[in-house]
Amino acid sequence: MSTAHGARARARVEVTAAIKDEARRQLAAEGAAKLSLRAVARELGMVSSALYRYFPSRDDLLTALIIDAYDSLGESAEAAHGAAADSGPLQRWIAVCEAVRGWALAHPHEYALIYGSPVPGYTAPDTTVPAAARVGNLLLGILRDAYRGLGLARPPLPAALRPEAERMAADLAPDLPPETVTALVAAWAQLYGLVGFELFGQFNRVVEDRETFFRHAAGQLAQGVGLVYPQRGPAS
Amino acid sequence: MSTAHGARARARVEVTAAIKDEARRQLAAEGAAKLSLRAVARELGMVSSALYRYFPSRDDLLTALIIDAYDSLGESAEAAHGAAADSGPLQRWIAVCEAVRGWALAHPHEYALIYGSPVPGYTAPDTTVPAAARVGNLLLGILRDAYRGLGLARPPLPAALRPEAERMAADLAPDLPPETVTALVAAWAQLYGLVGFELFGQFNRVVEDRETFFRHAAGQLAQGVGLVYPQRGPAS
DNA sequence: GTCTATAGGCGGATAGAC
DNA sequence: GTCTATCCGCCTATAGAC
Repeated sequence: MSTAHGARARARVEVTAAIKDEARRQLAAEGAAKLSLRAVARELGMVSSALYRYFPSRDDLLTALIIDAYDSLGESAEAAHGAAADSGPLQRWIAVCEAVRGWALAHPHEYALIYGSPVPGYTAPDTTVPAAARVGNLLLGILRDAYRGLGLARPPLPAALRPEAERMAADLAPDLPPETVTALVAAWAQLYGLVGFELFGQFNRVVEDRETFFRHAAGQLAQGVGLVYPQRGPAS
Repeated sequence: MSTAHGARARARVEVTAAIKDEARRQLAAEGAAKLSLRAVARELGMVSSALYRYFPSRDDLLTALIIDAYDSLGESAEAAHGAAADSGPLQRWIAVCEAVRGWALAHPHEYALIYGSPVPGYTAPDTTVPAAARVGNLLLGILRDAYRGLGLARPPLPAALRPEAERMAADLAPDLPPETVTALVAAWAQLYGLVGFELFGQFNRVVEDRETFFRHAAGQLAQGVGLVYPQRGPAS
């Protein structure tokens, strides 16, 4: 009985994976907005109604693809971070940034799915949040280590921003100074601006040696969050 | 004869505008990928084949919308810049950044059209390039003024980036130092990263007072291009 | 879980009359 | 420039047999 269940479960997992793989292929060809259960089924030699046993609707398939994409990106970034575990915070920061870029270049359509324009008529459920947070948490961890170690240069904080900065810090990382948390959120968005511009063609005719350019920009981002000239932080 | 032609031309312009307006409305509802000549015609009380007298294909309509969007954004940014013409470069830089954000918030779907994920199966023709360059040119102009006036702080340039930086400067602004041009390109991409994250929901549950946050981030970008602590540049 | 069949839509693009 | 008619394709989703 457990064997039969195991076999059935295995088959189900395999078919589910095949559906998602084919859906990812079609994402590349047609885009998320036109992702079609029917086309996936056709390509898999199934009939469309059969897919509804695996995904109750098109949107559920989309959600699965989004979570997979966030997780795949998160794993890449975590692996790169792990490989640089013995280096300093700046090196680890740059490693993570480059992992994000590398993953995006390798999976442009999945990148577009999670960081491009929202799919009209679709709103991601909250189940996507943990996967979506992985890269941000990684960057946060680097700053935390640096802060507890050598300390961080603190970007200046104008009075107008202080309340919001304190709110963000309380929400995201109560153990870090608000200056740092605010700078991180900005750097995080800016990182994806750089990646998106390269990926979506805005750098065509503008930046040629993109790898070198990006590496430098990632270093500038690190400077923005106080990683570049580490000094003993006043509060550490 | 010229009257008749004038009337016909006027009618043509009006119908063309009505088509684009309705198409923009549908952009908001369905997204660029699903923009459909048929649906536009239906809504306008026309028959689909009639639209082909105005736009030879769906892609041509899309191109027109893209150019309009770039121009609309460019005009907003130029107007904001003009209104701040008497202020210093930093104030003008921030005014332009805020105009970009403001336009994006007011026209989210057009923003997605030009800075979001590319529309699958569509590649923008070169005719979009001049309109697309307007904001970048504006920022370039601010830096040029600052450079010729008080000078610019020059962000440091590592040796590895120098060749590419010099190539970019030669292409985009031979009268500016490569350090500045490189920093501008990065800041330009980062600006759109900030705007995109706010617009596409990545700041949900993260940043609350987005206006204040953005203003501060725009100031940080200005610092990145050397606008914040202006000093007499060595080469000026 | 997979199939057939069906309902009830949607799309781009063209030909040819008026 | 607009119309009708047409070609040929596509989609989500469900019902009910096996």
